[in-house]
Amino acid sequence: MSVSRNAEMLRCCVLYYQEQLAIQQIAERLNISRFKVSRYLKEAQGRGIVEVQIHDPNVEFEHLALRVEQALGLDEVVVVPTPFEASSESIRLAIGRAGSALFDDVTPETSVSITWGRTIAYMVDSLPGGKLNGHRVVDLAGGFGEVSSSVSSRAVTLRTAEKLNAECVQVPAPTIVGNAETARSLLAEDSIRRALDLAAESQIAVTGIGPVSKDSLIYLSGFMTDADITALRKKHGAVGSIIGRFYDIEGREVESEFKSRAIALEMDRFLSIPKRIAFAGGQAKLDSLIGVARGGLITTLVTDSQTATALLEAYGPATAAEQKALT
Amino acid sequence: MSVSRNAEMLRCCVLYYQEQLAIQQIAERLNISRFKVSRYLKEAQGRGIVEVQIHDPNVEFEHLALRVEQALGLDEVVVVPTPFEASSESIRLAIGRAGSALFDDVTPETSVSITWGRTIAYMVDSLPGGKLNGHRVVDLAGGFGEVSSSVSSRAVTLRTAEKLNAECVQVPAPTIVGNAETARSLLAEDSIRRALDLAAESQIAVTGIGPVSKDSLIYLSGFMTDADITALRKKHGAVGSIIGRFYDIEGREVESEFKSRAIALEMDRFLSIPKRIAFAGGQAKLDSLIGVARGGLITTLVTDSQTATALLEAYGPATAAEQKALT
DNA sequence: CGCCCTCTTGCACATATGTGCATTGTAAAC
DNA sequence: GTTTACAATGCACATATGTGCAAGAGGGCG
Repeated sequence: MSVSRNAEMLRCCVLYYQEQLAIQQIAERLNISRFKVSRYLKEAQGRGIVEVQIHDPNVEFEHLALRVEQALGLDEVVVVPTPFEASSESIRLAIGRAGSALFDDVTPETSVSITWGRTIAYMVDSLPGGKLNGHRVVDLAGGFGEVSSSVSSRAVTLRTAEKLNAECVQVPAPTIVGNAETARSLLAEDSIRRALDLAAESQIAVTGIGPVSKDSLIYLSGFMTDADITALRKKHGAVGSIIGRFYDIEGREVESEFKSRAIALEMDRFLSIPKRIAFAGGQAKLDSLIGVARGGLITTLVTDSQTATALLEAYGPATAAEQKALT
Repeated sequence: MSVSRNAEMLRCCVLYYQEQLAIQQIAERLNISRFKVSRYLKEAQGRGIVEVQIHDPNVEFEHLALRVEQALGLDEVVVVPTPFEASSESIRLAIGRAGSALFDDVTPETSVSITWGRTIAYMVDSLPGGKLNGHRVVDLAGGFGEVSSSVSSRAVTLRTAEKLNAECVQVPAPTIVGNAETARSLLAEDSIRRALDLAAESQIAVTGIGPVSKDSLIYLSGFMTDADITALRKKHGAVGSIIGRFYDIEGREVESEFKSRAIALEMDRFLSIPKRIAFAGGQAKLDSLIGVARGGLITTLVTDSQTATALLEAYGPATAAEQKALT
């Protein structure tokens, strides 16, 4: 009996998975009830007797994406292959290109908010022209002195609006101003307040993640000094910036002077935007990414495989233990 | 769009086959309709993107069995591993042992008809005692002078009846008698006629397949001479024997003198038994097996992997062509 | 031999999945 | 720019599959 039981199960597996027969047909063929077949198949799965292989070079990236989703608790993660020549620039390009897929569900009612950034600039470039239709594209924060015209706030927002065939609303101010006083008065400006209100009402936020280093656009555009960087890191524990605001490893906005000098959507209002997509990759941004994830600052992440792997290692242990507990 | 299409399909595959999510759950997670997921999965299957592997040392035998079923048009085929020391005797033993599984559906209403044979003797030995319950066990043909008492008709039928806890009905005559005259009078005997009538009414027939050679029990027990073998093969094209009757490569009973000298169930009545199981293996019986298959003489076959492979090669070409046509 | 326990089985029902068809979207051809 | 053909989509319905439960079969143990 126990001999034939295995054979029967095996036969069910072969007929089901390799001959593609329906469970009912298998039951008729083997003269057993369909319940039995169903239970055999379930048991075979549970015992790991059947294994499904997916033949596609990109499975590994989907796997990574899935694991990052679970580990960081994100709604959606897209992982692109890290380019062979893994320079910061090529990674930005690769990540940016993958972004267009995230715009599939943009409708003429959709309002998109956005910030400047090098990765974002690539993303906008790769958006198809004339296919998408959105309602409005609006800045999440002010701009900055021209580091490179193509990545400036003005250019990115404008070009996105063009590609989405949508209204363009900009925040006519720098991201960071000299002192809190100036910031207050600018934020009182109708044009700025209205723009930020519109940003707060958007359904999709698109942004990059900045490191707290000399490689950040905030530094490169002269909004902060070397001393600021040191202070932010050492004194405030800042690990990254998003929409011009700095946060620590737990994703809490740090209480530095920069908080009051920023012309950008307030963090709480930013967090009320239902879909917040970050485009970011590269080893330098690991801590920045862990922070946004821990703090729930974003819902969606587009990154590269190397970064994804590193993230899992840095963030994974807890999850690995959890998974063990589940088994 | 086409980029994201592949990614989406891939994601569906991973979620379905590796994360074991239901199609509906996948649909919700990816914000697409369940129909789309369903169709993606179907397409992936069709394109051969997913492949299922079954981890079990015996899959290959199930595969063989399946292919032999299709190639020879049998209802059910059981293939056992050819023993490492592939002597005729060890093959018979292996095949015989596998037979017990075929008796699962024997009920107290089941009447089983049976013939002698070395493989059958092993099969009977391996039947469990005290578990099965049948109604009647009856000879399909007469017996023979004692080649070996354990495989004699009398012993096999009797022991099977014991194991099945069933009534035992034998045909009190030799399988082959000296001339047609004797056969006619024996067949007119009440005891013999009644036994054969009961055999004709059985639901399951269990038999071996004999080659037309000096290795056949019919020869070994002295029912035929070397000259008979030659005549049967050359003149009549006989390739094997079943229930004491010879048939050619198309499975047609040959019109030799042996036909009128046999004390056995007539071929047409034999063919009316719904389930006809043959136990046979070994290279020597290849032609015999092809004959029974072509003629539809049996519905079920128990054999060993080496023989099964050889059968597919000998019988397969036509089927391979058919399969090509289907593709 | 009877009892109890466990594992298996089949059924009724709840759920999940597949499929033809009408509709919409899309891209090539004119 | 219009037309046409074709593929993609969603829906209603048919079908297939999963699951809790109660009945039954087997298998030790007293």
